[in-house]
Amino acid sequence: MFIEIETTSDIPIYTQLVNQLIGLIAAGILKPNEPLPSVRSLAADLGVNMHTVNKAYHELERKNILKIIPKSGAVVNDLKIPTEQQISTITQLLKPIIAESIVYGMQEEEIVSLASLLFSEYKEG
Amino acid sequence: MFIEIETTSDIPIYTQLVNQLIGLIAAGILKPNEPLPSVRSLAADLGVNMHTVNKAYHELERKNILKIIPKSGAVVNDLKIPTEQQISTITQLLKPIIAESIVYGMQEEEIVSLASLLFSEYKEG
Amino acid sequence: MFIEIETTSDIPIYTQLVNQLIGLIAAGILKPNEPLPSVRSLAADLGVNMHTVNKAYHELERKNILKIIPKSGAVVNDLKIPTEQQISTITQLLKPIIAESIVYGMQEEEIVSLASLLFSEYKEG
Amino acid sequence: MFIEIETTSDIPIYTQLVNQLIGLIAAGILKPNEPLPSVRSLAADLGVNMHTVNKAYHELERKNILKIIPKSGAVVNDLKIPTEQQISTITQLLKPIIAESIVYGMQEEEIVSLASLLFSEYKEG
DNA sequence: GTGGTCTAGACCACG
DNA sequence: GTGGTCTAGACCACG
Repeated sequence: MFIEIETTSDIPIYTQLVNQLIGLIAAGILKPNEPLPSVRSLAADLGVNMHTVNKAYHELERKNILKIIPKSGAVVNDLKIPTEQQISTITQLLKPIIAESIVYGMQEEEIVSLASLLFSEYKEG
Repeated sequence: MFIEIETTSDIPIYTQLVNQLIGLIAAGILKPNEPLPSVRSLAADLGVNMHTVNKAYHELERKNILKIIPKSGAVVNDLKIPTEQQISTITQLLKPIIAESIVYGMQEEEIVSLASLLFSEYKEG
Repeated sequence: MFIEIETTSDIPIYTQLVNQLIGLIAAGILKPNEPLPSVRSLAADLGVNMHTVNKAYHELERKNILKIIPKSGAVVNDLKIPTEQQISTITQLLKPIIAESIVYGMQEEEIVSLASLLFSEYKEG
Repeated sequence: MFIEIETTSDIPIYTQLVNQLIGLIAAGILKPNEPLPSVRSLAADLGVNMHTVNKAYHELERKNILKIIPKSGAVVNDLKIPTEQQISTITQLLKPIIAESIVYGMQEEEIVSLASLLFSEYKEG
């Protein structure tokens, strides 16, 4: 698992974990139906508390990205078509960043290229 | 000032303020070189703590979006070309959202259109 | 036996088994004095651990719904009139659900109709 | 707050708390828009850990029964009309209990009266 | 062996 | 002062 936690960051560890796990799934390194490491083993690997990993897993379950199977583990869900709610979530997250890019003087072309580039980077490797 | 604060939201008030001020600047409602309302008056308007508005202004200064002139007030900076650092900031903010959209099954076309749409809404609306 | 176990559910398998067996008895599919399948065969059928089926059977015996005859098997009891204790059990189970329905804004008419509907579905279908 | 926790029960403390708080709301003792005690004060009152109360509050928020306002407290939501999902939740909870009552030999009339009685007890005090 | 629950205690961000 | 986050450590239910 290529996960790196910055304990000095002011982003909560469980949020860092959520983001990095999403990144690994987006990059295809963690595949649908593939089991994630147990909360205990991942916590030991990363040197963080079991509860912190557990919170990240539950956050990902809430986002419908994985399914926690009690006493067994967690597996990545196979999502094919985004739901209305998921598109709305992405829109709400995107809004303030687009605004910020405009304020910085970026052009539509630039922000669109950037989004496109990042998309390809995940998809292709 | 068309700012609405949701005191019950779990997004900190100062973050809401930062985002809404960025939105107003992106939409051209607050223009470069235009002075912002004083910390005191904006706080009174919104019914929030003075320190909260102050924190938002300093956050915007840190982002180089406005300039705080002690004893005088704050003015919107005139940003024409994004700096390396600002592009890097936007990239870092965009990354986890693009990843999340991929995990939800969104296509490149969809995410690019969404970014483009949001960009236009600010610029034209 | 029309029993379906969801191994990914967060309801324990033995609880699912208890509920489904109660459902089959309520629907008249399993009849009084009729022997249940052996722990071993049911476990094999469902692909679950023998101990899990055993635990479910003992839970049903504790509820006085079936009788386990050691070395022989389990048979459905013929219950005609509910005991005080059974009515008390049902009351205790019902209480928090009625409370939750009230909190959700349901009317007495609605909850009573729902109970009545579910009753008929078991009895007639 | 008339809440009693049984530490010896095998029902998790946070579940007991959830049920009792729902009961207090159903009975109108806790009213819509009324603030609940802080997690710390309620935990101290009941002699349980802060995190346990916190978990109960979050569970009630998930059920849309209250709203947690970070740094401020929690307030009871004002629910007027049950959503589809809430009716479905109640139905799923009711099902196995209705089945169990049938197995015990209860008649439709009895179970309906019981539901009606419990409803009235909450509503009228 | 796994996740679930709970405790005790700590520091922090927000306002 | 509040909830949010995190840790360290414990016992338990399930299977």
